[in-house]
Amino acid sequence: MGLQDRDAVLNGTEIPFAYKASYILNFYREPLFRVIENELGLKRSEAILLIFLSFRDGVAAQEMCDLTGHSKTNVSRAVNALNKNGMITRDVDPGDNRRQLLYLTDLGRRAYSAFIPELMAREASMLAPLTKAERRQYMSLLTKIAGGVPGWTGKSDDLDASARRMRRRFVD
Amino acid sequence: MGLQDRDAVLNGTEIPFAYKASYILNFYREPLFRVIENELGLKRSEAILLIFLSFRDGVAAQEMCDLTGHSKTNVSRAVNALNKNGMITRDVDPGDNRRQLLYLTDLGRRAYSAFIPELMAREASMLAPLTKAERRQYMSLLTKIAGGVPGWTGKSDDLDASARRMRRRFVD
DNA sequence: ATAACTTCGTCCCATATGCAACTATAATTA
DNA sequence: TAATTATAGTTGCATATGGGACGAAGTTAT
Repeated sequence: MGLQDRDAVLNGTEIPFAYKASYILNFYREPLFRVIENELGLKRSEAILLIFLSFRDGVAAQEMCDLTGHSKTNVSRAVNALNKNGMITRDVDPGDNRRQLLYLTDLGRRAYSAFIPELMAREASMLAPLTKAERRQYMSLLTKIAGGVPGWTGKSDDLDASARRMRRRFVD
Repeated sequence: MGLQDRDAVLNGTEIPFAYKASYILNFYREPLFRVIENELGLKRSEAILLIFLSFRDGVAAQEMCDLTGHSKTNVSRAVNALNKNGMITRDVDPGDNRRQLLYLTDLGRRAYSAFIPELMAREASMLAPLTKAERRQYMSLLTKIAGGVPGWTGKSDDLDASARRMRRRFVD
């Protein structure tokens, strides 16, 4: 597939922003997550948990769910796996015995330090077509959009309404 | 989790662009894809194939793989599922009997028309914090980055090198 | 205080997905 | 032409993931 074909495809959808962003992110993340899994034995959700704890030590699993949108099932499994192989520890929250606060161990930090430079390098490649000023712009736009996320996501009423409209359109 | 917490988390990583973009996209896509699956019985990869064909009728499965980064296994299964339930048809490419050209049926178009407005509405919500000028900027930046994708992705040599570095850092 | 309700995390089950091996066709080379 | 190599797509298998039910702990209302 030639470059102009590729461009035509990326611009053809009715959801061009989302489509293009997905396209970029797919190629950024997926191949490297597979390498991380092969080399370090870390599943995608486990690597993400390590990234999260690297700058936010001592959170509970719940926060991971809120912030990543992953299911608590999946987060729970990641926590257990990382705990078992010694990359994190967990202590019951003294203020709430249901919660378990999670902490990176030295081994966990070493695993993180092993893969993060590759993700950083890939991010740099991703941004290579942009000038310094454009990168600042891009970050500023991402920040604005991310700031709006809590307002439009996760409201199950809205999703229910979407579901109804979808069903109605299809059966008509 | 408060808004300022959320902001602190999003800005804490060593891969802030990728992390923020992932965050946004996660909350954009995942919930709606689940609704699409529940209401229309379409898996994520099937919905994506419908989107793709909506503006690119008559391609072969291979093109889907190139452009979405999905495995051919997954694409093959999506093709078979959609063919079985009558949302696409496929004809052997007269110029190459290995290839099968894929076409939306009326039913497929109806399914697409049922869910795409919801994705569009969600994209609009996502972009709501941006002014018109900022949206143009954003699209222009995405286009530049997407233009660079073929250069930094999929080179298995690069991934092999990543793997070696990762392993070395970890065992040392 | 007790009952009803909510929240945190785990487990079971069904299903989605990737990898590797395979078949069939096509392209390349001798 | 025959032999080798490459490509399109399928299938078996192992595993990753989400939904829902559950137990335990916490909260709220009466």
